[in-house]
Amino acid sequence: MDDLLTTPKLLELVAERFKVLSEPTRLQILSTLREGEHTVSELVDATGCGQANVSKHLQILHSAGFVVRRREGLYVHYRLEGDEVFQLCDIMCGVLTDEARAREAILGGEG
Amino acid sequence: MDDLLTTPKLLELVAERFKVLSEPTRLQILSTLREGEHTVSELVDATGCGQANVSKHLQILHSAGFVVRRREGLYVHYRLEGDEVFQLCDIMCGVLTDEARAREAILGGEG
DNA sequence: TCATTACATTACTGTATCGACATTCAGTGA
DNA sequence: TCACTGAATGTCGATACAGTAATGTAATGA
Repeated sequence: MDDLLTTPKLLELVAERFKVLSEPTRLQILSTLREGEHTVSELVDATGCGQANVSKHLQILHSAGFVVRRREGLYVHYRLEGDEVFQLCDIMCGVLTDEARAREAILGGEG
Repeated sequence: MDDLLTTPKLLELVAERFKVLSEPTRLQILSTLREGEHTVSELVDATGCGQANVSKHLQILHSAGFVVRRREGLYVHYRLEGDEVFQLCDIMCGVLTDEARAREAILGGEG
C-alpha cells in the first residue's frame, strides 16, 4: 500500500477504473448483477435504459474487468467478476454517511 | 451492506463520488496530501498543473468531503479528511493486479 | 491607500461521454 | 436459404468536464 498512486501510469489506470464506476446506470447494472447472473434483456428491464445503451455499458464494465460474459444460445449472460465493487461502494457509502452526519450537525437537518 | 445502491438517489450520490476520483490529477493531489498538509502552491508544483486548475480540483475534492481546508495568512493548507480514499485505491489496485495477472496468463506477458 | 502575493472564480474552448436511433452481427429454427 | 430474436456497433446531438487565460478576492506590508 506504500507504492500506491506513485507513477503517472498507475494513476491513470486507477482513475480509469473509478470512471467506470462513476455512472449511475452502470452501478445499477452491477447492483442488479449482485443477485446473480442476468441476460442483457433482463438488465434492460432492470435499468429502464435502451438495449444499445445497456450493451455499451456492459462493454465498458467488461473491459474494466468488473463483469464476465457467458453465451448461451441467443442470450448472453453477465455476472460479477468479484465483489470488490461492493467493497468500494461500501466504503463510499461510509464517506457519504459521514458527510451527511457532518452536514446535519452543522445545519441542523436541512441543507 | 444489504441496502447498498438500492435507490436512484443513492446511486447518483455514489457515482458522483467515484467521478471525483476518476481524474489522474485529483488522485495525484490526494497522493501528495497523503504525506501531510500542503499549500496550493506546493500542489501546483507537485502536479505540474496550472494554479487555476489545481484550485478547481481542490474545490471538487473539498465539496466531495475528501479534503479539508485551513487558512494561514496568505496560504491555504489542504489535508486529507480521512484515509478512505486509499482504502478505495488499494482495492482498485488489487483489481488491476488481478487483471494484469489474468492478461499475462492469457497472453504470456505482452498485451 | 496601494502594491504584492496566494488563492478562487469566471469565461471560453476542445474533448469525451451519455442517451437515442439505425444498422449490423450472431444464433436459432423452419 | 430465409425470417426472427437477442445482442453489439456506428452515428449524431446534447451535455459535462479538463485545461487555460483573465479577472476577482483575501491577506500582508510599505
